[in-house]
Amino acid sequence: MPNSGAFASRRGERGEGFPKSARLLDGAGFRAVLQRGRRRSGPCFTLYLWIRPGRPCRLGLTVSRKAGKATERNRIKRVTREYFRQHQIRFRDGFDCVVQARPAAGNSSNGTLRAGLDTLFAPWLIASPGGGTDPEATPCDG
RNA sequence: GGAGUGGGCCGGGCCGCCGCCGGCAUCCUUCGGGAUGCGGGAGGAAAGUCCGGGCUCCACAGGGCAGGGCGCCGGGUAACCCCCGGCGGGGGCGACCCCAGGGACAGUGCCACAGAGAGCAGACCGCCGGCCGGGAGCAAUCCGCCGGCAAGGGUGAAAGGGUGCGGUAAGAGCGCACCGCGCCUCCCGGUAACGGGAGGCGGCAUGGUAAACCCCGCCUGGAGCAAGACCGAAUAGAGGGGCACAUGGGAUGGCCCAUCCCGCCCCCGGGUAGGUUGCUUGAGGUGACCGGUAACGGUCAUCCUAGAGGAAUGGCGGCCAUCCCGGCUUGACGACCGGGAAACAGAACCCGGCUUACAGGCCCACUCCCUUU
RNA sequence: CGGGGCGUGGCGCAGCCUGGUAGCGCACUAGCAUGGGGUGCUAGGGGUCGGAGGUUCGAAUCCUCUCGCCCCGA
Repeated sequence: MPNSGAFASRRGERGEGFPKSARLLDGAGFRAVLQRGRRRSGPCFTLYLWIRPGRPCRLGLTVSRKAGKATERNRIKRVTREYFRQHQIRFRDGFDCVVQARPAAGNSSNGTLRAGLDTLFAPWLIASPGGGTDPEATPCDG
């Protein structure tokens, strides 16, 4: 069952929303991902990802105080959420993931943060059809 | 025009697309929720958590001790280590600024080094007098010895009032005058702190340190919304009831004996994960008037202004405004074109303060200096 | 939300309570011993005591404010 199909029934055909069902909301969910998921690291983030076929993708965020003060931490979380929201339609299969910010994220620009997320999520992303950058692309449930 | 002092205020604006979190209305629903529309969504410090309260729970007859805090006077306030207005002291030409600012005749401790002497002080250099006698010398005088002195030098952060006159061998509050100081009495101004004045007493006794111990006066129960209240899985354990009842199963053992362990359903309390609540209308904001020097208070009118909870308030783009740089243009400013910059910082129960951080900008009052009239 | 601790030469620490001299180890520099190095011995340099105010004659030390770091508890 294609992931985008599950979303289309809930969020309409665009698939760009970010409701609570797309987030990890309790300690059990976080613990499961951190223990069972695969881990990839970049300079700004560490990504834990646990593939759960047929279920909607969910995101959890961990930004410790080492990443910066409250304003910095909020910025990191916003950039990450926005990235997830805009790219979830291109995700290969259902999964839960936890994005953990590293101290270097604190003094990185928004563009650097997005680039770091690109590298980490690359294995689970379907290339945009036609190589274009159109966010209105065809749903990927071929 | 320049330099400066005090106080107050702002913390970019508008639009489009895609998102997030509450509220209200309507509709749909598989009762988990969803759709549409309307409207709302960070700060002056939301920060640090340094004080003070509200609120909640726990403890508590009253009082005291210990510990901690505060400390000129008057006022403001729910309260304060806050604020306002005074007083005293210190700094600045000035506008103004700074001060934990009770008590050192209740007691104890400390004051390094230097210095003769550092606490009911003291003779190093000095100054003065004397000398039966001793040494040098014709002598003056010097050395020495005995005694007087706190004026001068010198030490120090600090050496037991200052100036002048008298006095004396030399000196000294030793005496006197003036100034200063302490205590007492009285008068005037002030609610008071305190200020001003008059008189008397004391020749001066009373160095500093209490952000050293301490004394005096006043204040002070503990925790914190993860407070507290309600609902409540799964799993384990305990209790009660019912069913199953032995001839059952498992472990130790070569086997018997022996020993040990094991069921299903329902109910109850405690209570974890999780959920609901506390949760935003409040010592509230704004405006006018009145009282007050002011902090602030009163009356009336008006407004509702974030409530998240693995934690929302965002992303992208455009235009305008501000500032800077370059080009171009002009007598100069401006206009135009291109590029860049825009801080500190994110609500977590809520208020009143304090403190700290901060790009750029605005307003008011006042002071000093220069120039012109 | 509440509590505790630490900032002193390049590094790790003492000194603070009870105020007057900032000391120890390693490291560094020079000399000697060795053919050279390790090592040993001798001598030497180097510290706004995190920052700003205050109390005091005098502050690393006492007081207030502040900055940074670390660790607990709910």
